[in-house]
Amino acid sequence: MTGSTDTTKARRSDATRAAILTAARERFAADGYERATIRAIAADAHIDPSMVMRYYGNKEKLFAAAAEFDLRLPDLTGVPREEIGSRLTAHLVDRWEHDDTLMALLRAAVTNQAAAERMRQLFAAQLGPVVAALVEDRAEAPVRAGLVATQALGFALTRYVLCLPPVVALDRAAVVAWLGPTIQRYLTGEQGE
Amino acid sequence: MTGSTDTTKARRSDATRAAILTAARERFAADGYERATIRAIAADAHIDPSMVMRYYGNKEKLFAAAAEFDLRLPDLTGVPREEIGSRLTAHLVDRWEHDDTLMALLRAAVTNQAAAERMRQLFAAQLGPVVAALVEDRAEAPVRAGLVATQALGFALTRYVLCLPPVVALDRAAVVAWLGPTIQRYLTGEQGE
DNA sequence: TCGACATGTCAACAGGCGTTGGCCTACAGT
DNA sequence: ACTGTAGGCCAACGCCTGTTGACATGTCGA
Repeated sequence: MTGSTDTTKARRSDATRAAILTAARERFAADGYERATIRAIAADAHIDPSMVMRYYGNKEKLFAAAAEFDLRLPDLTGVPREEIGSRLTAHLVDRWEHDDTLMALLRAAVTNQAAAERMRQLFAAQLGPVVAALVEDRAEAPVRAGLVATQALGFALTRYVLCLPPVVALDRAAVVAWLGPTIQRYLTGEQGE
Repeated sequence: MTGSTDTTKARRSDATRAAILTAARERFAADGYERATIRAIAADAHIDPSMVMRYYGNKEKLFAAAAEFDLRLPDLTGVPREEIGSRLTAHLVDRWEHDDTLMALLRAAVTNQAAAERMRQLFAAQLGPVVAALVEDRAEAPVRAGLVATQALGFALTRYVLCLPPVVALDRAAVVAWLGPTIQRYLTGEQGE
């Protein structure tokens, strides 16, 4: 370290670190964990592969840094009860479309244990509490959150990864109109309709 | 070829071919396309890696052979209209639990283009017609089939691949009770509930 | 009995991977 | 102006991969 307590000062290497992280997210998102190579990431960031190692230690740690993610879920407790399904759906779609990170996480989680664990933590730590705040019976919260994950991730999988044509063709409004009620039921409805 | 028109005669190597295919399915299902190595598959089948090449040409063709899959969807046109959601859900869950092939296809499709294309064809060729037979407006069939895929694959992803604890914990009846109505709405319901 | 062909083993190849250590360069503190 | 150090490049390592070709064995028809 240069200073004693100065952790805020920008170092010259910060730009490189950021470039690596951006490139890493793109590659992990596009190729998955094993096919995204350190060499390719370094090339995208216009630096040497050894720099990646210097700044992030190894590939696993690089992924951990690149997969840091905040769903930024809104507080839904004040929203009219019948709207929370569509509101949550719309938010998730937006979040998915404008950030590579979730894609990287999803693609990697399918073949990488650490990434899968990260995904579990993400839903437990971020979606879980939001759902718990909406649900009457607290014991039901994890199941309901899990069901929401089921539909949300399934949509992302079929639209962005598998690219099933009819799912890709849906516009934002149609997505919310179709998926919103499903999410709504998982949050506030009952089994067997 | 040994005979001229004799394609039914069992060759000595058929057992080996089958062993390779079984091992390949298990490895692809457990590890995904790139992490499932020819060497590991050959070891599981108790043969030399070069045999895999001789019988299946290359890894890509081996996967194509291993990922041959029939959803065996039942004819739902005779089923009471309000039951088709749960019937289809139950069938899909059963199919998923008792055959590695779908798992191999899913895990591989996330990082492998050819596998993704196979998955698209599977849904277009097998789920598509079944949905088309149930739907009133034929033009809506692809979208509805896509939505079903969304929920079906999302469930498989979260339960078998990501292993989200609350989703793993659901028993068969709970799965059908929760997902059945969703599938039902995608098949026969309307947008926005 | 003999030879052709199917079945299977072994060793090696070329290339890509994550990762390492040494070397050069340029800037900051004194 | 000098020097320590951070930032960056290069070459190489050991390993694993898909794939290949030469060689051994066994089986069956002529």
